Amino acid sequence: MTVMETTGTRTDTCAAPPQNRRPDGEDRYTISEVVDFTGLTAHTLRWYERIGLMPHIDRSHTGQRRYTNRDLDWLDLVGKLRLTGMPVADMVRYAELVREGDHTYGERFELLKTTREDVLARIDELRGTLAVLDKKISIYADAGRAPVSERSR
Amino acid sequence: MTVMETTGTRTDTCAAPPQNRRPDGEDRYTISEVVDFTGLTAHTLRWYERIGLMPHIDRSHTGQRRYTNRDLDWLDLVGKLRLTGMPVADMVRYAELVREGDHTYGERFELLKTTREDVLARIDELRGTLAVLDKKISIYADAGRAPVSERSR
DNA sequence: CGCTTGCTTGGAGTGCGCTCCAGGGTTTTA
DNA sequence: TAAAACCCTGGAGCGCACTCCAAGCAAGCG
Repeated sequence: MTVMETTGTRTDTCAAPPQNRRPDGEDRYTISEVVDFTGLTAHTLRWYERIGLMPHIDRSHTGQRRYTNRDLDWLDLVGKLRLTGMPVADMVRYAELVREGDHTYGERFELLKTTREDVLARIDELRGTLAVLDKKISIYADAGRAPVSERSR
Repeated sequence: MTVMETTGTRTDTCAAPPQNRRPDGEDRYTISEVVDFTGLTAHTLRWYERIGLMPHIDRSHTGQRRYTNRDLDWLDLVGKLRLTGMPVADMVRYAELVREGDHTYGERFELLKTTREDVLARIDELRGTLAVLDKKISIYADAGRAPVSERSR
């Protein structure tokens, strides 16, 4: 019988990563170790590879994936980019550029700079939202328990 | 034959809102005016209403929607909350609380404060990403055109 | 009057980013 | 050596937030 992969062993008390990386040379992590490192599911890791967001991962003699420290580095970057809301397709594009070699250097640079601008814009948007939220919160706080009935703005 | 609703009249040179609100009392906007104000599609506006994210919008004598300034205010707030990544379901919850009246006051307050915290956390995440991006960008910039082949981190 | 434009509805379809399943092989523990 | 735990694959399924469709009504214009 097959055991459910993602549901088993839910001892994670809010994603604490006690696991530490091994030094280069002994860095051959199984997929479940990478799950612990990244917080991604094994499904997602395999999917990333299929769509080309990861390089082809090294395999053990029996065909199981063995991730390296470099793979973890890459996954860290992907995780950061994911936080910015960058579509997976764009990250795949970046991954392709990396694979294509040094002549894609300029394009990669541009992509990073554009992303940087996007992140700055995103932060600004959020600051605007924060201002609105703070205004609303202070209205709620000021009004104490008196009926306010959602006018404001 | 029916005309496509969203594709027609694409004169928008990057979402410029020259349209101004009318004073309270004459504030009965058609759905397409609200589209201009908000950048949302008419489909989305109707969908928001169906799922309870909007109150039931006033209608003309022939059954067409007529939005008020208050509705626009609400859509502004919804837009801001959307930027934070708040799920639509949560916004619907907030809308319900507003409709239910003053006794939901406390819960609304809490929800706003929680959201505020989420936004702060989100901004922090983005700052972390920005740092990574800046590091990578400076590596690319420093290296000039020399082969770097994506080590870094 | 016919034509165009704009609005209405319920329900079906889409794209993204996973998420899971079935069925099988491998590795570790008891 | 048997059971449990872990890993493999291709492909199907899911949840979210829209997005669109088909058919039809209403108003304004020449």
